[in-house]
Amino acid sequence: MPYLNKTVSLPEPVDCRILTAALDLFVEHGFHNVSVHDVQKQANVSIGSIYNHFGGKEGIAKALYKHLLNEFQEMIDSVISETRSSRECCNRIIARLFEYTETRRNIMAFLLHTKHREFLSGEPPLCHSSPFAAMRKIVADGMAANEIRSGDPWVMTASIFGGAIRLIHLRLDGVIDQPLPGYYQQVIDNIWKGMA
Amino acid sequence: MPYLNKTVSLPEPVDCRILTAALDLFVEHGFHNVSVHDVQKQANVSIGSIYNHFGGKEGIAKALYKHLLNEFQEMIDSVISETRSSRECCNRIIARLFEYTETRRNIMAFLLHTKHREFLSGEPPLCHSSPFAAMRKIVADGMAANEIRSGDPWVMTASIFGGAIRLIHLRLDGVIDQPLPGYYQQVIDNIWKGMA
DNA sequence: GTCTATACGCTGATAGAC
DNA sequence: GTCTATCAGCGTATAGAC
Repeated sequence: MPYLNKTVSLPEPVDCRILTAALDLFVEHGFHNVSVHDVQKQANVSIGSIYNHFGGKEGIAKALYKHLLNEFQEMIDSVISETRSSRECCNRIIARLFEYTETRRNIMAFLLHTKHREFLSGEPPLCHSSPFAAMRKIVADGMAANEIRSGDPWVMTASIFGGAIRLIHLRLDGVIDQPLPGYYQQVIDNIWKGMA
Repeated sequence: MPYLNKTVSLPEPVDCRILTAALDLFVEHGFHNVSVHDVQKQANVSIGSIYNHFGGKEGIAKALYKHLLNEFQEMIDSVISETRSSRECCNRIIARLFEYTETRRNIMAFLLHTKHREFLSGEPPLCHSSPFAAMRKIVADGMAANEIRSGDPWVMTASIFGGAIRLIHLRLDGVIDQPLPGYYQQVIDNIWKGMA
C-alpha cells in the first residue's frame, strides 16, 4: 500500500481502506475526536475487522505512523542518491516537502503536524526517527565539507529546515493560500544568503 | 493572575489554582488525556467550582489561552517599545522566547506546542493572533526600511523566526538538553548572515 | 459560591454466530 | 476473516444540599 507514491486507486484491500480512512479522519478532527465507529463507517468495514487487523485505535495510528515514516525515509534516500552536495540535498528535500504538502496534504499533516506523543505510547519523538536523523547527517556532512558554516548539528539543522517546516505548518493550517512551491526560491535564498 | 511575570506564589484564588493545575496537566498529558476530575484533584477544588467558574473543560482551556495570549502580547509590546531597529527587535523577541522556554516551560508549551484547533472551537489559529500579527508587522516595517530583504511577509517572517521556533519545539520535546539561550548568538547569525 | 452524589451518553473493546 | 450485538467503564455535566 504505497501512500507517498500512489498514483491510481485500485480496489484496495481491507487494511488499506482502514488506514486511509483513519488518516483522513485523524487529520481532519484529531486522533482523540475520532472514534473507532467513525473509522469503521468511513472505511466500510466492520468493527471486528478493525480489531482483527490492528488490535484497536492506537494500533491503527501506530501502523499508519510506521508506514508513512518508511515512505518518508525512502524519499530522503532517493534525494540523497541523486544529489552530490549537501546544500543541494537540503534544497531538494525542501522542494519535495513543499510538493508533498500540496499533493499529499494529509500525509504531511499526519507526519509533521501532529503531536504523536499524545496517542502513540512508547514511540520516540519524530525528530529522533531515521528520516530526521538522515537530515541531520546531511547537515553534518555539509559542515565537515565546509559547504555549511559550522555549529551545533541540532541548531544548524533547525536553522536550515525550520523556516520551511514553519511554512508547511502555516499552509496546513490554511493560513497561506498559495501553493508552497511558488515560495521555494525565496526560502532557499533566505537560508543560504541570510535575511539582511 | 500574572503568569508570565509571576515571581512569588501567594495563596492564590480559586480560579487561578484551577488554571494553573489545568495548564500543568494539559501540557504534560495533552488536553484530551486530562479529565475534569484530574483538574479538580490537582487544584484542590470541587467539580462544582470548576463548572461555576469556567463552565467546563473547554472553558478552562479557552480562558487559559486568552490569558496567556494577552501576556505574550505584552511581552512583544515591551520589546517593541525598547527597541529601534526591526532586526534588533526580532533578535530580542527570540531572546525572550528562549528565556521563557527555560523559565516558564509550560506556558511556552501550551502556547507554541499545542494544536489548539483540536479543542478550542471557534478560536482563530495562533498565527492569526495579535502577537503573531505584531511580529509580521515588525518584519514588514523592516522590509520597508531596507533593514530586511524584501519578500512575502509570511515567508520572510517564517524564515526569520522558523529556526528559533523549531528549536523551542525540540527543547520542549526534551530532544535538546542544553538551555536555549546558549544557542542565541548562533541562531541570530544563521538568520542574518545565512548558513553558507 | 462550594461541595457531593448521581445521571447518562459515548467509546473502546469483546463475544460469538456465520 | 468478517460481521452484529452487547458490555463495561469513563468522563462530562447536572441537581440539589449546605
